Amino acid sequence: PMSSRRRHHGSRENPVANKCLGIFGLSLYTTERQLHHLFSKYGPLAKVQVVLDAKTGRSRGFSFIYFEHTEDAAEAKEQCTGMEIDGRRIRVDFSITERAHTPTPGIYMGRPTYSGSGRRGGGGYGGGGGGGSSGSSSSRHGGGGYSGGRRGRSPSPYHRNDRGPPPRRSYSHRSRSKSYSPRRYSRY
DNA sequence: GTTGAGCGTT
Repeated sequence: PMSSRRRHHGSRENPVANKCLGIFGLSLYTTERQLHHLFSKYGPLAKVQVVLDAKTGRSRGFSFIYFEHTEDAAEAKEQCTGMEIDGRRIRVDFSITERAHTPTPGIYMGRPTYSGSGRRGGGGYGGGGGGGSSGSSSSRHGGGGYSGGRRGRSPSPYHRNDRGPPPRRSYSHRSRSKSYSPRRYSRY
């Protein structure tokens, strides 16, 4: 008989209980703060993570919520699935993938996006060569000291434009103070 | 203010 716990990963339809909840069907305007506010009612949260799109930086419509205790996660799952946030009915389940992708340095973090049709021969890594670690720390010069920028030569496949960035030709509306999610204005 | 099915980057 089974006397020991066998760690089943569970399928998407049958996720095994764990401290991490996946929230799906979110509105793109729902913030981590909202989620934290809602889910913290069922127990202490360790982390709330809304998954953002790599390109646009906006929400992808789902998020992961880490509880401190699995039991609280279970409670929240039962209570919150089907509830409505910002007009979208959300679905709550135990996460099947417990953690995000391991941040692997040296491998570009973009999807294999192909720049439309016509880019011949190009595609892919194009001899990024350094792929591994050789190209990583080579971008430090004696100057700044901060190696965060993607300046210099990076083997990024994103060079879709050599002309350089188009000049910002306007002093006009700098990001308008568009408040944070003014839900809806009741118009009387 | 894009709609939607969706298990993930630092």
